[in-house]
Amino acid sequence: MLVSELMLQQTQVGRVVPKFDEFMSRFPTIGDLAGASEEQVLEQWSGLGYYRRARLLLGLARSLVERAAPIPDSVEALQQLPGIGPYTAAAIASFAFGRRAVTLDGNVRRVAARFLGFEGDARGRQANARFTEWILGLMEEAPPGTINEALMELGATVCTPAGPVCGVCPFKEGCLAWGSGAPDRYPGPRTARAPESERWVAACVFADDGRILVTKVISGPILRGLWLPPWIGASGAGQDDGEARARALLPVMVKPAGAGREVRHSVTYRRIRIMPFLYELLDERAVPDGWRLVRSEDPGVPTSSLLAKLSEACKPGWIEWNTRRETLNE
DNA sequence: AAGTCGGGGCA
DNA sequence: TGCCCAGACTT
Repeated sequence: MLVSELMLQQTQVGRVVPKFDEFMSRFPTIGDLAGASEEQVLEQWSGLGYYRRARLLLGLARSLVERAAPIPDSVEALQQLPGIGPYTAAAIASFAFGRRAVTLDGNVRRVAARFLGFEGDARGRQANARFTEWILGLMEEAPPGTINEALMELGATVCTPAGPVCGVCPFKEGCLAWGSGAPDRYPGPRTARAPESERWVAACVFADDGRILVTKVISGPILRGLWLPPWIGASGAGQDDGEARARALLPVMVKPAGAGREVRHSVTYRRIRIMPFLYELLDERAVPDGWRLVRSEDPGVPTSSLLAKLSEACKPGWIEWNTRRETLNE
């Protein structure tokens, strides 16, 4: 439950399920997890995003094992653990231990905001107090875990963000949003940072057997600790300029082999467009420490979905297409 | 309270 | 393209 709830933070169930199964077979017990390296845990987490969660989960496992402590059964104690905030503490306390705790996640906030006709910030303090009060009342009628799960499921399947299916909703009577005739007007819009566009160039070096050259992301605000082809910002750079910038990232002699298809990758508010430049590796033995050749479909190192995107964008079909388009433009 | 972190699915 | 998702942590 610890693993699944950490994975489920801001991540939809359908994307968690396969990762969860793999993770649990790789680390069946909390002891296995505590004994693993950060690299090993991040490798299992690859593609899920919000990689801090993986590091926090590892720290959590280690601290429990070190103290020979059981997993706490109260909200307060759970929330002291790294990576466990108000939602996750309530989820584990109610699901695993039957405690009377309210899981205020995005789904439940939406359901509550609609039922109560709550105007204002559905993530603020007032909302917390009002929603919790209502849900604690519901828990007089059924076990806390049942109520929590029911509200989440209702939000995920019926009381959806857009186009809620009010016709089949068991809470329709008494729902102020339904009564208002415009249920999807609740909750009010969330404040979000405006998206910003970035352009990168990446250097994608391939060995004869199709393996791609990656290195660990050391600096920068995002994707730190993951293994990826080297990239650098190149806003405003032209094709030749971009290629020069990409090649300068490389630690080995290579043979330029054109450009791939542009890749789009989003990281929170950043909308990044990446031009991959292709290279052939001349001498595999020249790959220095800190760099590795990996198969993109089975890297064996911590990485992001960006690796597969870049690799895919460099496949021969795309290269030909890109070359043809450039020729036409000329 | 606001800013930050991945990534994909969906209208 | 904008919005959202079984949020937590830092400032």
